Amino acid sequence: MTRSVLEEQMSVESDEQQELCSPAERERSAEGVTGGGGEEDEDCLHHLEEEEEEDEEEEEEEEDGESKPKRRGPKKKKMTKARLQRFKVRRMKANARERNRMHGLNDALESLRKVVPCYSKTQKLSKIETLRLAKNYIWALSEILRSGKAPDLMSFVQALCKGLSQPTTNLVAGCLQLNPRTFLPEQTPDLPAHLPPVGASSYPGHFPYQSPGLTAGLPSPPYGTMDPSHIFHQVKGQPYGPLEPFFDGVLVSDGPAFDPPLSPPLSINGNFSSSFKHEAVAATDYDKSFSFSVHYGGGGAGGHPAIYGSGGSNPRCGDLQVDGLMGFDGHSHHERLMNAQLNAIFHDS
DNA sequence: TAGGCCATCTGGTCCT
DNA sequence: AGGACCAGATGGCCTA
Repeated sequence: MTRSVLEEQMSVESDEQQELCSPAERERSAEGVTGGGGEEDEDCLHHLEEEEEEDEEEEEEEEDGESKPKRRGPKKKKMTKARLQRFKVRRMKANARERNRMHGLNDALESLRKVVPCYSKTQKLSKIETLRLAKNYIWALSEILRSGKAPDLMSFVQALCKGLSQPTTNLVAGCLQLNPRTFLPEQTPDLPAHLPPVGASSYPGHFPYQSPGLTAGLPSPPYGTMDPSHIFHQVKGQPYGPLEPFFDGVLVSDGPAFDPPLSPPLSINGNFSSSFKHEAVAATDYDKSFSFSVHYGGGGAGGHPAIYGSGGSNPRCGDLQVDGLMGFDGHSHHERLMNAQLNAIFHDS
C-alpha cells in the first residue's frame, strides 16, 4: 500500500527530473547513463523498510540482548508508517532539488565554457579544467589591462595553460594555433612582441618562456606544470633552457602574483591564424636547433597525432585536431566586441 | 583494466 | 520545518 503510493510519487519525480534536466543530460538519462537514480531510491526505500522492521522488533531484541549490540545514544524515535512516508517524500524532494541545483551549476559551467578561450562542442573541457582555464584567462586579461602591454604570444599561451592538463593544454594550443616559428628569436629579431592583426598568418614574437615551476620550485604535476616539455619539446642542446616569467616585462614585483598551482589562459580568438607546421617537413637549420610539439594525451611517438610545429612551410593547421573548436570570435557579439578590444590593445602596444 | 569524469543520492550543517 | 549548500559515497561511461 505504502509502496504503491511511493512508487507513484517516484514516477512523478521521475517526470520532474526529465523537465529539470538540460538537453544533454536528458539525452544521457535516456541512454541510462545517469547514476543511481530511481534505482537507488528504491534501495533506499528498501533500506528504510528494513529499518522500520528493526524498530518494530527492537523491544524483542532488547530482551534477547544477544543477536545485536545495544544501540547507544538517544533512543531512536519509532519510525511509524506515517513518519516513514514523510521521510521518504522529504528525501525525494530533497533529491529533486539537489538534482536541479546541480543542473543549474552545470548550466553555469557550460556558459563559462563558452566564454572561455577554447570552446569546443566536440571536446568539452572538464569542469575542473574549465575553472582553471577561466581563472587563467581572467588573470591574463587583468594583466593586459593593468599593464596596458601586450604579452608575447608564448607567454600568453603559457599563462593560459598554466596548471592545465596536457590534453587541455593541447586544446588551447590548438585553438590558438601557435606558430612555432614565433619562438625563434634569431629569426624574428625585429618583430614586435605583440599579437598579429586579425587574419595575420603568424604571430611574430620572441621566446621568453620559462617555467615558473622549474625556476621557482613551484608545485606543478600533474597540474600546474609549466615545464616546457608540457607544451613543446626542445631539442637537446638548444639554448633556451632558462625560463622567464609569464608576460615578460608585464609582471612586476608589486603586481598580482600568479597562483602557482593554477593555470592562466587567454584565448585571443582565432587571431592566431598562424601556421602549424608538420614535423615531417624537411628540417631547416632552425629545425635542427629547435623543435616544437605539443603532445595530446600521451601523443608523440605512436600516440595521437600531436600538435606539431617545427618550422615547416605548411601554413595550415596540419594534423592539429581542432574539430569543433571555436575561436573567440566564434561566439556572441559581446565576445566579438571583447575580442576587438583585445586586438586593439595588442595593436596599440 | 585502471583512472578520470560525471550524475546522483545522502546526511550534515546553516539559515530563514 | 524546510530549503540551500556541501562533501562523501556510489556506480556508470569512456578512454588509454
